Amino acid sequence: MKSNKEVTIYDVAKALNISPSTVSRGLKDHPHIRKETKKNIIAVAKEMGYQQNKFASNLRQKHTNTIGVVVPKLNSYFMATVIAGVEKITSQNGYGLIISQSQESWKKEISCISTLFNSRVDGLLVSLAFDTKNLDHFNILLNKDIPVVFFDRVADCNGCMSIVIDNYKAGYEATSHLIEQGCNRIVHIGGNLMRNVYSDRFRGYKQALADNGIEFDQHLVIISDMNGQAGTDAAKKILKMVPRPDGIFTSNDSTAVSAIVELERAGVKIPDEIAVVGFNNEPISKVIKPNLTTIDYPAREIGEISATSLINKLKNSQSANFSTIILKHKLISRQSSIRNGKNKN
Amino acid sequence: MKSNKEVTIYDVAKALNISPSTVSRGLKDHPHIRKETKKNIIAVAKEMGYQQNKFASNLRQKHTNTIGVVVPKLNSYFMATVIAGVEKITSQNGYGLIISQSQESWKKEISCISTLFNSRVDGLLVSLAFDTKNLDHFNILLNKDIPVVFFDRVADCNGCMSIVIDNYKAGYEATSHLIEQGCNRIVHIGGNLMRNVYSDRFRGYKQALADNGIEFDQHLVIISDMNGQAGTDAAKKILKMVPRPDGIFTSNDSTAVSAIVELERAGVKIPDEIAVVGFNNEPISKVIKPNLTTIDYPAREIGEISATSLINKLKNSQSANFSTIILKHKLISRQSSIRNGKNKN
DNA sequence: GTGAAAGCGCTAACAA
DNA sequence: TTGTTAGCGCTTTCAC
Repeated sequence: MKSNKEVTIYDVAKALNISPSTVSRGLKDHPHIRKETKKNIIAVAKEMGYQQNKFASNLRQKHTNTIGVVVPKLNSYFMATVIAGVEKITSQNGYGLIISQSQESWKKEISCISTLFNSRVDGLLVSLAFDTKNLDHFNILLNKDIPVVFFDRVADCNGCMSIVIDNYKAGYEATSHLIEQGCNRIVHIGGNLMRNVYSDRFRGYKQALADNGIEFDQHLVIISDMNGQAGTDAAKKILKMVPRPDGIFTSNDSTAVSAIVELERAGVKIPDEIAVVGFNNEPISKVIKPNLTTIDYPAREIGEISATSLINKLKNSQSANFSTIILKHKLISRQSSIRNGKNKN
Repeated sequence: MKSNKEVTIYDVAKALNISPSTVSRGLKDHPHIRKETKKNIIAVAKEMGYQQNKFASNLRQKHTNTIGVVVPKLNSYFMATVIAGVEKITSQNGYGLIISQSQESWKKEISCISTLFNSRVDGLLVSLAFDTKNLDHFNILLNKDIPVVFFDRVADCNGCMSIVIDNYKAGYEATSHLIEQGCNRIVHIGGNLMRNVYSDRFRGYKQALADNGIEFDQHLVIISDMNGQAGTDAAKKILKMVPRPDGIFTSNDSTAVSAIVELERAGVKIPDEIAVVGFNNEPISKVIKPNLTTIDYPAREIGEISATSLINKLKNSQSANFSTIILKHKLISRQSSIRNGKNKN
């Protein structure tokens, strides 16, 4: 029962003995149209199996109802959850989604942006790659007034919006928590300091040390690419440090987990000898023994709010021209950092 | 520096004093065109900032270079990894991706398919929802010769392709492994038996029991929706069973993990009292203590091969008209099932 | 090897 | 409230 012939508004118009433009209007709640004609049009269109041709419509209207998404990696729980939130909102609002991965590479990010631009996305949702050094590649978009919303890994950029948490405060809280538990040689494992998420957490870490009279020691800072292997490597470094550190604040859960695994393999007791705090509150944090203290990052909300903001901007380019939305995070204390005996306030 | 005026092939043509059709040809390696004219065209087009308008092109050519993806949920490691594989291949081949989630619901799946159909995707990649009861909603696609590739949760469907692993064999191996470890009251936790993945694994489980002279006991089969809570619930049921089971084969890692957590909370020793085998080899399986024995599922390959198959079909509708590709899986033995003392072969 | 011209299906300005 | 008409930018057939 193949029917390769497309039904167009002309066919519907002919069947009803009216004009194509009336059909077009009837199909989309145009104000100047009689209720009955509209009802007829919709009925007949449905009966004939009419399906609107978006290209023609797009070609006329110069927009695509499509939103582009560029993320560093798709296969992390955090990112997948963000995307799930985005997808929910966009699909509710009739937008399609084109998703692409920069694979943490600036170069690939540039090409993603360019591809999406060429696909004429109406707007863009972006979390920056690990090593992106400038934002020049966004100019093609901005020059054409295509709105860009950054989330998580954001950047200052004229006319863009950002959705984040207060990473500085989160870093401060995580570190303070370790200090409260009696730690005073706290290692920080972080990522590229050009990314706000890492630099802000690092700043929070330093400030918390300072506020508690602990001297900052650059040797205790390990900058890496924050994948699982990085946690293992960091643990190995830590094992060699003299005197041995007694706390770790790391910028994601997977490094925390792989560090714990490696440390325990070497016979280190967590949290008594080394207390550990991660970041993101991924499911894995509730599985590892001891359960991981971490910062709860509202991934789904980030996705939903980013998408909502972008769509608002698209629907009403005047509206909602904020620059940044900061969502709430929360320190989740679990066994990896709670020392019963020591210095507990 | 806003330039809202689009550069078209007409502008390029005018600048070069040639016709638009020649420009169109020059821009895409048309055979009948002089090398030099082509070079000129490309140079000038670039200089003028020409960007092809895909709608116009699509409108003419009747295809979109877009592939639709429908998955039950995005935020699982497995699915995110599949999508990562898909995205790699599609972007290499110049296809965009529209991703949508059925949220494990048949109803939502129907609406996803319809939305994607309306967006005129060239082809579709689908993993079925938990409770999808028939494939009627795919007819609109099939009637228009829009190819559909199923992966993971597949279904028999005329003219569709499927990418899977041998779930029957995997279930057989997992169960046999437990039997080798001395288990003979093995619980199976599975999902909706209308989904191939769950029914095949279940068949494998039963066959392995039969081949080892163990009587099948329906009471040891727990059918659930396979989320984390399901593992906890299953563990609670298991704790009440008399005599107590000594092995669990469950169809995913998250139920395995939550079951282990619950069992250990009740003081059950894993693997000595109850040995556990999961499915998927998610990262969490290497973190939980004891490490989880599981079936390695080549998620990224599934994604890559699904996408490649679809694109081949799209490029050459004659070619590669296989019905099923079966990828290799592998049993990964870890501590959650290895009993040193007992019956070890 | 290049050009002219028609038309993909839709929308919107304008006319009625 | 409805109809007429002129494109949106591209591809492609046909003619040269």
